Amino acid sequence: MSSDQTKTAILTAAEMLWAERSFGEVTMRDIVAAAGVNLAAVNYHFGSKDELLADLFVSRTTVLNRERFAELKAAEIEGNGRPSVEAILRALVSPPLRWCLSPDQQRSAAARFMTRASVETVPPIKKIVDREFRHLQRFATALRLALPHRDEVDIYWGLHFALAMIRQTVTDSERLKKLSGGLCDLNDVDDIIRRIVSTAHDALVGGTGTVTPLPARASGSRKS
Amino acid sequence: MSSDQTKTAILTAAEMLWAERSFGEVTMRDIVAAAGVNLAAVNYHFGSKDELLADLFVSRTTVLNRERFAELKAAEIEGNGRPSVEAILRALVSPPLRWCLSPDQQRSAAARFMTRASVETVPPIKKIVDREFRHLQRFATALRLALPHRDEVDIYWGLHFALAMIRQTVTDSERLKKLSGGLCDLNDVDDIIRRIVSTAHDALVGGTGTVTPLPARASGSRKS
DNA sequence: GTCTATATTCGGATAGAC
DNA sequence: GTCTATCCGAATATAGAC
Repeated sequence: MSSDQTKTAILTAAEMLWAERSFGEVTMRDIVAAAGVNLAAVNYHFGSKDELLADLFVSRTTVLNRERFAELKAAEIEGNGRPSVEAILRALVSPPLRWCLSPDQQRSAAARFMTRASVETVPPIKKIVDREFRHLQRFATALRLALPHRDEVDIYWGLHFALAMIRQTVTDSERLKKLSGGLCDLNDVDDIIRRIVSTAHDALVGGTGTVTPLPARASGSRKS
Repeated sequence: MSSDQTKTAILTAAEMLWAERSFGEVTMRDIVAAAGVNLAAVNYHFGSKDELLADLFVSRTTVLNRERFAELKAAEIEGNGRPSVEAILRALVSPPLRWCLSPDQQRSAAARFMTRASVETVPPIKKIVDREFRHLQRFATALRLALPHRDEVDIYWGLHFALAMIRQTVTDSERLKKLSGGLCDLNDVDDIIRRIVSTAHDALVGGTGTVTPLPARASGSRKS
């Protein structure tokens, strides 16, 4: 097995395990067993368990942020430099939700891993939040430009709530499914994105509901 | 030191530590050092680290749920058995937020501890979610009765989003404060509760904004 | 570069004195 | 009931053979 293959196998295995359990609960032995490599390989390739986590987190957030940013750019171009609030929110919300609900297990695990890791209090993560910070500020700026008459405070709260709904949906969809007795369809990505975007939009513009409102008696599922 | 004092000291110390760091990161040695008791005391009084966590979690959620339930009851009485959606949401949202932002450090820690613990994958917690489950179903039922013409699916999604905003605000208020450059005032409890209730309300009724909408240019802080 | 075997640290639990 | 001292297992990290 080549060096790259080994590294990838470790990253992939770690991601899958950390998507379901917390940092401390997943041991390096769990990881190497799942990756089919030797215990020493982790320290050889990454230095330590902490650094493996940091590397993986940076790797995944970089890709996710690029995707979000590309959608934001596209919205700006389409809106001739004045993207709608809805388009900005979509750029923020869609990528993590599409990842999370992707049929590709790896992509799905990546989304859950990131939200889990972002609340981890382990040292290496703390250093990375700055990167995430600047990323979110871009969205805050875009929203301020789209809502020039709105109080900045409301903008930040709206962003905060949007992130809250993303996180809860990515990490705790199981509870919603059980609570609703299976009524809420967690497979209909478009419906979920629409709900989050719509709610965040209402929070931002003050509940006037100018964005496509939810149908009064929409069925929980449209696809599948 | 009496038996009760020792138990309380352990619970209090554990709660403060688990409010900031995850289960695995806080060791029993950390806890007994903070509590000023001996290492063996934890096993003597609680049996194990896992059971300490479970006991603490049950203890705190019991009190919180009672508070939520009392507010719900009060809303039902005031509304002659037909509480408004806003009143129901307030009963759900207010208690954890008031705890979290209380000047009492212990109350504040309790709120953060609960939200942290509820996503912990450690065995003993899993057994307790059923209790939380029934508790949430009461609120779902109340909302269904208050919105008889609304699709049940929408109700559950609204509840889901309300819980998401509560959690994010309790655990990640620091990021919002930094992101907003200190603009968002995390000390004005009433303002925060109103924002969450209002947004959740919009999600539930479809963004018609019948609940006291946020003032267009509200200052971030009203108190302090 | 990879792997086996091992060193070392650390944390949860317990035995037994007081 | 409380505390000291200790055991034991587990987990990270590393040394050194291949």
